[in-house]
Amino acid sequence: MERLLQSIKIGINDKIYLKDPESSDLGKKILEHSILMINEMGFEGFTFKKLGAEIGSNESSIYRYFENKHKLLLYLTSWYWGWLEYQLVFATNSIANPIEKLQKAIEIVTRTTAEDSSFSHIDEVKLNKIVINEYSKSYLTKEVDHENKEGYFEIYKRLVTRLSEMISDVNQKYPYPASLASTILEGSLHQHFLLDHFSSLTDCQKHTDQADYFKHLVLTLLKG
Amino acid sequence: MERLLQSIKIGINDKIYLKDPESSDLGKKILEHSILMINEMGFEGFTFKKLGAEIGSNESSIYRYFENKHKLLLYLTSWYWGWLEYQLVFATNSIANPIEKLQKAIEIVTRTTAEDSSFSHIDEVKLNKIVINEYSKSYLTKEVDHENKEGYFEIYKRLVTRLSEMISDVNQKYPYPASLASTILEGSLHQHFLLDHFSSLTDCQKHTDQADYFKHLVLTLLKG
DNA sequence: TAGTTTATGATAGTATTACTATTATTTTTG
DNA sequence: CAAAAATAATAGTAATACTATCATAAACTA
Repeated sequence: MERLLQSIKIGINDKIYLKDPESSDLGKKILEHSILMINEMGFEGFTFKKLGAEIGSNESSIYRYFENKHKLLLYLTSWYWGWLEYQLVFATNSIANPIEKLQKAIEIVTRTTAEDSSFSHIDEVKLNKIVINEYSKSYLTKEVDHENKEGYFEIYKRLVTRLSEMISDVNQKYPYPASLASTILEGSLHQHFLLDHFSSLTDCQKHTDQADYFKHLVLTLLKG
Repeated sequence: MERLLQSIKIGINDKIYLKDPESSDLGKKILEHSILMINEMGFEGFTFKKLGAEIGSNESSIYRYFENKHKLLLYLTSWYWGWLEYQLVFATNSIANPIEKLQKAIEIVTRTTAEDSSFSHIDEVKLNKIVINEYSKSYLTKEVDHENKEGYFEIYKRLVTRLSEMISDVNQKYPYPASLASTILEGSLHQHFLLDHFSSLTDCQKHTDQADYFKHLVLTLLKG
């Protein structure tokens, strides 16, 4: 897996950035340290000025890569969804049985991210936490329709569609495959958040219980 | 219903505000116009200065009611959940059959809000839109654990608990009543958002289809 | 190798935000 | 009518989210 991923670049809509951060050392530093810092201080507390100070670089240099921190968040979350999509496709591709395939898919998209050193400058574990805590903020804006037209959410939408198709492959007659797919993806992020901060609102005692909750939910629904 | 609600005040944790906005004309104006303005310009674009200008009052006067706009958002969303809880209890109280009761509950919590003139200065329809677009931002913060301890999310948690109990009343053996309840509440907000901005990710063609999606989901799950 | 893009850094400046503090004026109430 | 309470007016601060300009260093090119 590692070798394979090393030669792969996650394709992100080039309107999200001004200059490709994967194309230079400074760009990679921006990605690496923004992930660490957003994790530590939250997206609201994070600024380009602080990031500049952290990486010994200038605020104005960072602005040459990203128009603003919102675009950077779009970049990071798109990267995450692209990475997850890759994991999903890789792990389910060889499974012929639709039920097994869907089960595997649910395991992949609901699990918390474990160590993965394939991309040296990107900490996927921390990026996963950013997605849990900040992803909603990337689309809960007044600009969402415009940004959606520009294609900034394409990767996420593709992931929902993939999951939706796997659902339909198990039961053609189930009338809400897309809603269910989006409920799983978004619901999983939410359940992870609840476990960390509102544990009385979830029955999952640990993050790994989630897959069971969603697998039980989906399989019961599609069986009936 | 109107008469009844007119004599009722939604009890909100008094640490959320500095001075009770329901206790004065200015306070009510703050609530009324903040709802209109947050709806129009989004929470990020909204400021106390703009609100002051709009209601012909001074920024500093608004700060005497709320420490900051985050607290105001907590107030508004708490009010909404309290209001919804009231609707829920009122509408399901007399239903003896647990399945019918749960169905009614799902209808209440997943529907979009219609006109309700009981509280003259609060536009529940617009407040419902604010909850859909901004609620996540009230808890996706670095202060969430502290604010949770202070009880700022009590009403929402109580609502999840109520729904969770109704689920258990239908099927004692279902192992994830709390997770399912939170999935319904949060999932419903998300589905409303999707219908407005990412319609390809949901199968609901109109907001009223939602109740069917969630009722089908829950009843199938609890039957099995 | 000199010349020229290109990338990055340094500095300065702006409008706005999110407040706090102080004082003045109105309004309410006893 | 006086005192207290509420609101308004004004000023000020540190930080944010940028933009613009100019300087310098590194890289590629004729």
